[in-house]
Amino acid sequence: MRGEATVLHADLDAFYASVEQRDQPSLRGRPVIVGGGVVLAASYEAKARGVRTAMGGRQARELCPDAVVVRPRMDAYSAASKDVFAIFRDTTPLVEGISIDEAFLEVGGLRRISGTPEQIAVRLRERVRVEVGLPISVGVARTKYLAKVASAVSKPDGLIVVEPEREQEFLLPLPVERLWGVGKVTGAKLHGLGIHTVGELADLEAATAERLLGRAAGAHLHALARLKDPRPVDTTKRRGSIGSQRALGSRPRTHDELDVFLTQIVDRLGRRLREKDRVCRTVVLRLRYGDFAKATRSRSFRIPSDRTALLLSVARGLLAAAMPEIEARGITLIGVSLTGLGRADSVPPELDIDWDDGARLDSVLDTLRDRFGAASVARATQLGRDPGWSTPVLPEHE
DNA sequence: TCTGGGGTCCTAGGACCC
DNA sequence: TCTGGGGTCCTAGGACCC
Repeated sequence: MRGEATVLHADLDAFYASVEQRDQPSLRGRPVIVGGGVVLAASYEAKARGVRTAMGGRQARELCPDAVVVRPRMDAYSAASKDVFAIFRDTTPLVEGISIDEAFLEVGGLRRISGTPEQIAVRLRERVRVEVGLPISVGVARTKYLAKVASAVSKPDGLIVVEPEREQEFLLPLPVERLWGVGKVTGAKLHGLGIHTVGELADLEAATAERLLGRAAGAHLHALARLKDPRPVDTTKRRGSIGSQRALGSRPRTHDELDVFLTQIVDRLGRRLREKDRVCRTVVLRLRYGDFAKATRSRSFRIPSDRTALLLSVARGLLAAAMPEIEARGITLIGVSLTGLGRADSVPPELDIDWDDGARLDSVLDTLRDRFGAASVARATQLGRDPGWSTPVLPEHE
């Protein structure tokens, strides 16, 4: 049951800012902020002055007037990420990527070839520093979650190994905010009950935690606090959704303006989908109104697709339906997420309809009826309760 | 604090089916 | 006429993470 500490959590430090300092030596040792309107990343020199990720740019500059503010270079970050992940995979085949700058690595079973987990972690950090030029922190523990907490506690540029017999001693005194999944809202709820440390959460009954925080979140967080985390390193995870969005400022926007943004966003997403050989089942329109309240509008189809024309047509239908609300409340952000992603080769080729320019859904449906029969098409598309489907499949102005 | 852009997972109600 | 229980899918919203 106890097992050994063989899970590594490797997490690049202040990733975007570190890449900037690496590529521009004059920035080294100085406070660096990546992103203007909002802080995307802050170097440790900036963090020391109170600058935090997601903070408004103005506030950040007030806290740290001598900070160098640089525009994000996403290409450079994703290239650096690829280099680091290549070292991860060279370390062990069992890598689970979490985001652009962090991953879990299972290194049990490598003892004979590569040494103890601690030795492997030391070498991994050294390689990332020398070969990619970036600082990276690593936590080593028996479970993923503990390894993640350990790497966070070790930052910056640190290494912590939590041996199984020291787990409680390590975890229980930490603030509940260290739990992966405790943010502002959950933290405030727990504080309201006088719970400030992981140990105090662990002392609750599981049922109490579930009542307070919801069934899934309560059970999950309570289990983590009691050091239960059975999830193995999972190398098979794939993205479940992709999205793109655009902040708009506060001035009023016409339907035509919004349509241009929507077209650009969906075009980009369709391209990404096809590059990755994926298809999607649901189009989600994301809106943020003038008062910054958020809303989503979505529509699903039975047959997954990667066709920009179809995705755009659906997105346009959603936007049209939302226009009255947008006109009444103003709009400050528009975005689209494509969810329910699957593999493109999971769609039978005979269902992969080629949508001609100017085709209307009616005519495409006629084609489908010819091929599959009216009854099955009516069933598949649930036309009877879906009058919204009469929108054009392709934009007129293309 | 006048607020980015990319994601994950969960909840909850209603439609629909058996 | 009164009304079940279980399951899936769709839609909308929300918390959280990097």
